[in-house]
Amino acid sequence: LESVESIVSDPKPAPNLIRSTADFARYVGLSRSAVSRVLNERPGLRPATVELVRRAMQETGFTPNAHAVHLRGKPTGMIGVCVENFVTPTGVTKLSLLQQRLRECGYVAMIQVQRPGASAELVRHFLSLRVEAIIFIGHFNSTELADRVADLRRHHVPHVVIDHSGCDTAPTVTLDRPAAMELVVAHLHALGHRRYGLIGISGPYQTVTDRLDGLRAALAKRRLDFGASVESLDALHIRRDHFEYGRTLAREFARRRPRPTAFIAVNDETAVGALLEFQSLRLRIPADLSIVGFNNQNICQMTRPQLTSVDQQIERTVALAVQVVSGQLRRAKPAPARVRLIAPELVVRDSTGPAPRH
Amino acid sequence: LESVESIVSDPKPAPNLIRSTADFARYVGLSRSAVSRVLNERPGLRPATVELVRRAMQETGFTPNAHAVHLRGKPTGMIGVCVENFVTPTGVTKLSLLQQRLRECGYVAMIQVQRPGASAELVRHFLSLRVEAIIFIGHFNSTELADRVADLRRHHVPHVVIDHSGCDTAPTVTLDRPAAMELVVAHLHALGHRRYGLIGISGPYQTVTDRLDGLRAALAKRRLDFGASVESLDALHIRRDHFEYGRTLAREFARRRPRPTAFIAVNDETAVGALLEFQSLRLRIPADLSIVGFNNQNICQMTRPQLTSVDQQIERTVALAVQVVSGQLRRAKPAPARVRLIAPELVVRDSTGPAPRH
DNA sequence: CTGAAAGCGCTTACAG
DNA sequence: CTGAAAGCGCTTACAG
Repeated sequence: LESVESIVSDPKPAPNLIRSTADFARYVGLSRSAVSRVLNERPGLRPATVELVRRAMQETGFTPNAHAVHLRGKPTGMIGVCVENFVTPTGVTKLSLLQQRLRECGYVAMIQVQRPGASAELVRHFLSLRVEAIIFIGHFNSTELADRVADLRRHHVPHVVIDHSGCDTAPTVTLDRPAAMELVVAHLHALGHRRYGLIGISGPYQTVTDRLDGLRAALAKRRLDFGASVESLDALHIRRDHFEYGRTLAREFARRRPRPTAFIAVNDETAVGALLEFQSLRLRIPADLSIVGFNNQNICQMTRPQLTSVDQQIERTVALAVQVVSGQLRRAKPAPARVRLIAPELVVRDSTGPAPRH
Repeated sequence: LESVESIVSDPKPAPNLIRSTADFARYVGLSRSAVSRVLNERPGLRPATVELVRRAMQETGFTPNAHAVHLRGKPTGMIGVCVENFVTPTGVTKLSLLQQRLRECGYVAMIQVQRPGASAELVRHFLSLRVEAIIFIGHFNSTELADRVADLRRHHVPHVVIDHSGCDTAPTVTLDRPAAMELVVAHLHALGHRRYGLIGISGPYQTVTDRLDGLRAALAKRRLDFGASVESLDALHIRRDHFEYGRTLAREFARRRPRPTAFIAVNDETAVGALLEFQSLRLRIPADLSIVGFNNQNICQMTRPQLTSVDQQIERTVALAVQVVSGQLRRAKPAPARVRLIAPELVVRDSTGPAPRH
């Protein structure tokens, strides 16, 4: 009897050796067709059969090969997320929210952090995996990003850019940075400040350009000359540590005569660095000078006084970006290269106060 | 002539309609075999042919369908990274480094942030994509993680856990938290501190258990009784905002008589919150009390005094985890369920000083 | 329900 | 170099 058993063809495989629906079908004693119909929830099977297969799936942990399924034509449900300059609190919050929102829409976000300049390679990888859309998030070189957007447009792959990088050929969702500067200037101007120092708002980034444009407009609106009322001491555009950079600039600003009475920082880390350095130089905040941060991160509450800062409205940004992409997916046509602006909010705390008398 | 052209079968397709090597081969005027050989760098083709194909790849942006390639048998080169409790500065640093190191080894890290309890679903997704290994990073429920590890062991999929979560069936790389507590106690004890307050070191987490064990051992070594020398006021184990939680606990501790002279915090955010709250209650640091943080993040330098903190040695942790996984991949056998400990480092700054005289 | 067949896009070994 | 064939793991439509 034993030898008869051993020559039976196609024996029931061990649960851990199940590699395909064929193996699995043999394991449960059904045909591949029957198994496939359970997997894909097709009608016309007895409930008992469905139950049998379901239980065997549990037992064996068998998962149908996604590559075969997708090759057959099923959409991958994957959305590539292409990230640069990732390791910032706001960046992380955006990514986390993005993945959550996409999951709610039934998509799997495949996050890939790329090193600068490697976007072509990464997009090719995503395309070879036949992702259904690609989302760019972070700060990219604008011509490089434009090239990638052209690639995707050519292949009819939906895409959206979160955070404006100066690439105007892509559907984009970004904070309205000029509006942010208008909010900041409105607040500081109302407090009597007329001389503004910029802390770290420099460099070849679209976000910087947008802010400077906004600042210029906000000052013009109040009949202030940009050159006469704004001072920026930036020497280095690339900084390893925003916090230390803020301290360095504050040290320099502290020596200037006349010194600006209000400082506008590129982000909260830089603002906190500057604030602490000013304080250790015996300058009082906000009595001697005011400081405004950017991003409204947790650290705004960690200083004394707490930091006034601009909130990016990340939730709304991410929600809109997902809406733009899912719209393209539904309509199966690319979105126009439109920039959708998110209105910022100024969160006023204690680091800003009335300008000191001379 | 025109009508003759139009009835020619298999015309050269438009560049943007190339979906397969068949389309692409027609586009370049070669056979699928020839194209495939260029794609896979097989010998036996004229340099001119290779060049022709390469250029056409550039022109058209054609990417071979990864699903077909993998179905055929090519390893996916993908490593699934399963993340929980993602949005912390150290978590992000680890992820970023991890992706970088894996890329250097020729692997693509697919990061997926999961909501608690959803690991089964996520691991199934990774398995269906036939990832070559799975890395768990963050704080997981230990029985849930043990279930996942069992799944992977059954399927012979290499895996490693970064950060000990109390699952002792997996190869694990984790900070030596007891050693961290020994460092902290050694430092504080040498400064004369004998009464210790715990700030946020509580809750059903393995990391907490490890630290309390280490604390107990470090005190015993110095003939101090845990119950008599340690005070912990934690009411809430789940906190939305570590910073605010630190402030709350500091407010309570400030009222205690006798009050501990040294405080050990669960992380830097909590420590900074406590430090600022103590200061706003007119307690001097380190003259009246000392505080030690955990993680050695940037914010340790943002307070005055700067915060003494334990450094996790993230680079070494990640490098070792990658080494463990790539070893399994090379040897094609699972690693033993061994816990590899990374030695922490105490970074002494100004928030710790001699214990006050009574 | 089963079983045989076709086909998704690729690679490879083989004959020419 | 080409061309035909086989096969990876799946789904689906079809005949029984």
